[in-house]
Amino acid sequence: MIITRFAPSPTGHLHIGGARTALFNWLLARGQGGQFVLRVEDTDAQRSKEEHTQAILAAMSWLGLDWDGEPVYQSARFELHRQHIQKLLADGRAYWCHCRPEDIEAKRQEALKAGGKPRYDGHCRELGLGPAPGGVIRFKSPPTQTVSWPDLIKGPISVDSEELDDLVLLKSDGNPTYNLAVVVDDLTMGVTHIIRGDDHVNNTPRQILLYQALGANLPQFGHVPMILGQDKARLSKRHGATSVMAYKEMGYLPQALNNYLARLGWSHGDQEIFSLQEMVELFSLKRVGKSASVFNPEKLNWLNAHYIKQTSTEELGRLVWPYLAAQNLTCPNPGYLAQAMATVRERGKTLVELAEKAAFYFQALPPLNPKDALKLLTSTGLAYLAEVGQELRRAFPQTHEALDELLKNLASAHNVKMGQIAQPLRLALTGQTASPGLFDILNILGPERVNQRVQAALAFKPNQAEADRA
RNA sequence: GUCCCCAUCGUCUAGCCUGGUCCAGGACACCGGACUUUCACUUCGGCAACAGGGGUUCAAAUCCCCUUGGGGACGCCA
Repeated sequence: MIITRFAPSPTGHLHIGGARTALFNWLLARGQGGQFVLRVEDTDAQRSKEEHTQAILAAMSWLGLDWDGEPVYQSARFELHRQHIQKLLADGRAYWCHCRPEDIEAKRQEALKAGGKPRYDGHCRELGLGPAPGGVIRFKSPPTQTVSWPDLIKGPISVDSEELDDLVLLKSDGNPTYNLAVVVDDLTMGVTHIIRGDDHVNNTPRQILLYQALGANLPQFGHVPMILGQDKARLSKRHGATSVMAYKEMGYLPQALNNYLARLGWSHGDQEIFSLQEMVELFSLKRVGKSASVFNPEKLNWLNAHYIKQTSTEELGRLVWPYLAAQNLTCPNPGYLAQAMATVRERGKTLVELAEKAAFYFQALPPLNPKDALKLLTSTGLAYLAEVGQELRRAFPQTHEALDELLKNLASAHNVKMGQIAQPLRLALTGQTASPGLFDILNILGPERVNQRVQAALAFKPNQAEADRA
């Protein structure tokens, strides 16, 4: 059985790149009936925060990426890590190093200046030193050999061990380093497939050497390409929102984000739309591309719009309501909300947009857009509106055709286009010139609200407004 | 600087492994048309790419090499 893992460090929120890595691991495990485990890489006590862990778990849950068992905290396994370090020490595969950080840094700078790679020079390697305050334990890299592995995504990769220096395994504070902890944990947790970000490619040969020194079999490695911003630089805050929860707040659906993230790098022929279940069935690392990809919010919008259209009006109501409630709006009843959603569902790309477009249904009197009011509620516009209001009071249209006829009759009576009649009414009812279909609005608002809004708009004083503007 | 990786429309990608069916397909975005009382939706059509140069071959987007470009890594961070 395969075991995959997602191993975030709780030093921040779950970002887009991490979410995709998590998704790929999850898809791989679920697709093959394996396990997907979560490991919190909190070896850095300074930067790790429990609140970040909780935020990451919340984001995972929102995306629907469930993990098997309880999350494993790396910090709870330090003893295990130290045992493995002791073993390496005993086997002569590691040694104590007393070099001062400043000296090492100086040597790095020198090496860099000389055009070389800034790596540790192995000063303490053969000194046979013992424990000392401020000392660290380093891995004794084996002599020249080529380290290579068949990367599940990138294909064969090989590195000359000459390039690798003696990395620190135990820090001077007595805690293990990332590279040691990862290897020990993946090993002891039985992880079979390590799917992680591209930025770890350089760690892999070091870790392979550690596996070998520990006498362990190698897991499979796969490195997923980075996600870039529009300028092709690594995706970061300056490109806009990067955290998964920020997308939730902006009104994106988890299905949309999952679908988008999956298609960013992975493909299955020409198919664009995938449910999570479908992805589970179809996902394969072989179909993941090797090159980095640019994050494209437009396409995410398109997918989000697609999934919004797929969502029932009742469900949409539940999802959109928080945004409406935040504006202190009230809702007559759940049915009203669902009806409103039905009319805006195809007009917005995010839940936030839906809330904006549906707000007028819930406002006591939607504020008239000043520019549009000035343009439409002229003396003739108001005259038309008064007439429409009268007609509506006399016979409130029960069908789309009835409204159509009402508007048509008025238009031809005054020898104007339908828009001349319809737009002032639209403005009166919604405060805007762009809105759902008039009949739907009429039908949902009902005669009473419609009459209120028309009367309120009729009170608009074009001349006064002109004066105010001047 | 050194090492590793990558390279098809503006973007995500199919095709590349197993050369010919590709004057390169799909999607997003963009531009037109249709629909229409607004805005959308939908629909029809359009624009748009094999980074450059050498090979190999009857034939290369597909294989090889170089150049260029991009990304990543080089921590007692993860």
